[in-house]
Amino acid sequence: MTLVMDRRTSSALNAPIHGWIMVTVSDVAKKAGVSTSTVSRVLSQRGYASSETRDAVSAAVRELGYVPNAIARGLKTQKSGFIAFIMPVVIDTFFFTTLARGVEEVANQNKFHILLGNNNEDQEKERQYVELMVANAVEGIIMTPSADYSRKTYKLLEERRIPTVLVDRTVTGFQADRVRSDDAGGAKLLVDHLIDFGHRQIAFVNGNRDTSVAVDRAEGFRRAMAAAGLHVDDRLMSWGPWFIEDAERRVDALIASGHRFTAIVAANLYMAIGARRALRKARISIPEDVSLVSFNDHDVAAELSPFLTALSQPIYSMGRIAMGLLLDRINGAYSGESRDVILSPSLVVRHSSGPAAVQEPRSYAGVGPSLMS
Amino acid sequence: MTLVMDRRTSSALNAPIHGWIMVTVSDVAKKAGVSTSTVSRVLSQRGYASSETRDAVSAAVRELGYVPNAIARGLKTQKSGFIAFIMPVVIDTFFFTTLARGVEEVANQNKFHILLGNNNEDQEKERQYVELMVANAVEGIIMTPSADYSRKTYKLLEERRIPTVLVDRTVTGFQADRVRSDDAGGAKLLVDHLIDFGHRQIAFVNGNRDTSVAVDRAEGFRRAMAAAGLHVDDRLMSWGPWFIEDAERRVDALIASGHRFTAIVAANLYMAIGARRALRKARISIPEDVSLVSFNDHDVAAELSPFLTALSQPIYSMGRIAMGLLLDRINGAYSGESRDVILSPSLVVRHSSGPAAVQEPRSYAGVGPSLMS
DNA sequence: TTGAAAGCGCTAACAC
DNA sequence: GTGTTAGCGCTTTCAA
Repeated sequence: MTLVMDRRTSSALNAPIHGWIMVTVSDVAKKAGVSTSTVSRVLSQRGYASSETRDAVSAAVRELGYVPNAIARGLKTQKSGFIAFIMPVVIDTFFFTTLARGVEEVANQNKFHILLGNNNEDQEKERQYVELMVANAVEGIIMTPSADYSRKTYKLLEERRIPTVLVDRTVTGFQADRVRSDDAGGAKLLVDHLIDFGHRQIAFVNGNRDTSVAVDRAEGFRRAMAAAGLHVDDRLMSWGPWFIEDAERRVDALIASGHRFTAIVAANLYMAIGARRALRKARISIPEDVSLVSFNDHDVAAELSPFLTALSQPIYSMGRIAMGLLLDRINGAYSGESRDVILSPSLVVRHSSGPAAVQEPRSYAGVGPSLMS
Repeated sequence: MTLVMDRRTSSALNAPIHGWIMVTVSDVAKKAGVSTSTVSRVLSQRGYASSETRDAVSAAVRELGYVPNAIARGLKTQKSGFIAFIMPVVIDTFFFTTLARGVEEVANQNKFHILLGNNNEDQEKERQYVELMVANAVEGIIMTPSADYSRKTYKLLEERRIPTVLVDRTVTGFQADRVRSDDAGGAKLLVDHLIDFGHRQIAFVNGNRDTSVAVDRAEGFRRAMAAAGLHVDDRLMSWGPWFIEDAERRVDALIASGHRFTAIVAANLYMAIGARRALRKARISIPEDVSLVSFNDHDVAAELSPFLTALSQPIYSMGRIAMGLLLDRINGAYSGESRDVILSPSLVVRHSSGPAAVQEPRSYAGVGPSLMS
């Protein structure tokens, strides 16, 4: 003989701290005078149910204020409805917000929910996050990897066969759909623009060497220079973190080094800010003394106060497309080999770039930040 | 007699589409030659376990590549580890990104995960979202409500006793912790700044009338004008959506109306952009003809190209504080009455504001957008 | 057209 | 120290 414990009883025992007593299918079933399976059938609009039963169940649901527990449902159906969106938030806030908007919108239209994560450009945190997302049974992941390695992270994803879409940055050797913009082509646009203005000594304040974007941009930079018959001076090219301070420090150093340059290409908005700070400290004016152009545009900022010549990427579309590719995988609409969607950026010329000084480019050696206020 | 079904068998039957076969505690237990509860005890670091057992379990976990299923755990423990962050994304992207960063950081440090949602300033969508989050068993919610009513949404939250923190905007009659900035005080800062410059006819392009922020700002605006002995011309005050286009349209109308004004206060960055567009179409220059100041600052934009005089809010802190208040509630550290944290904004004066024209303010009637290119 | 019963993966009494 | 067992809330055969 089995003692059928009143659910109410046990429920009261495990009641959450805050005192809310959960309403379950059983409660609805009892109230409507039917079985739990009937309730389930009515709620999911699947299977048979007479219109009377249907009404009775609906009434019970309304009266009891029943809200189905998606977690429990997920446990049974093995579908969580979650999609992870992992980004390296720090770089270009604007870029990732816009991306997130695109991702969220499409996800939402398809009844998926976004679990947000950010890896802070930190591989260890990234690995933890992916593991967490796997633990939370996400059905797919959209991410901008912190760097081009971190095998462990990707191994887990591959083993688990979790559909993954890489945005902006890629990872060599990891099979996954990717959405990015034409970084090499973008670099060429920026460099050609500067060359047209007569610039010959162009500095490139690039991002982290182990991100695919930075490598692609360097490649595009080199090719554009070569195409114009210009020599690439490696001392004018620097690699490093995508942050304001790091870029500032590197431009400080560049100025202090005395190497000649008449223009700077920054790898993102933050780095453009860093470059601008360094130039200002050294009393070098933009664009009279040095032109400054940047990857990534910021439409809001630009509209208020047009200044920076920048490369505009279709970020919102990137988000939407990424989510689209992922959904294809999740619902089995596509299962072929990895797709690589590359979108074209466009150049927006504003006031931070102009003709190179006609005379011999001035050398800034000795006009380092230490001399400034 | 009970037939104990091999878990493998059923597992293979319900295997997810993508072919990954789940590894469960039972598998680990079998491999380690212990019981599932022992595995559970080892994994959660709770309860007793000899170091040998511990090692055996760890080894099995590693070999099998076991990742605990947080969903199943949540079902049992009644704790999902999820916190919903619902925002009206459209307005001031920058504002919400920064907020999200603060929220996410603190959540993450406390082992909570963020479920992202945005209501698009739409009450119906908001209600759906809250219901969805309730269904997903979130342990708390941080949200910027779309408007000051939508009772149904808040009723659900109250019934379920789900700890909620309101950020930026509040809802009258809904008991919840809130974090916001001193909007009335902020309005006063902006208006006083303009009055100091000799402005007397100040227009206010305000946000939606049924958001608490807009109401508070209007109040602050009124008080500041009154304190300076100035008359508030209601025709210079407009209410409406927080978007670029709406603000632009309202400033178009203001210009066309012929009412005199020498300065505009915009309720957010987007609206400042709209105002700027309208002014430009009418060939009215900033700040020579009309000064333009705004709520909310955008540090990135501002640093690249300093232009807009704006009110800077400690957004990141707001996010961190909101999450902190929520955690107090969730873990029971605080259960008193609703707290209301109000942070002070500060004024950043840049180039979009200046002295009011000495002569009789010019009237712009007839210089509407239709006459412009 | 409906209900009984099993079980998703995990944890926590409680017994040993 | 460790194992047995019940059950979190839901869905889904399968039998009636």
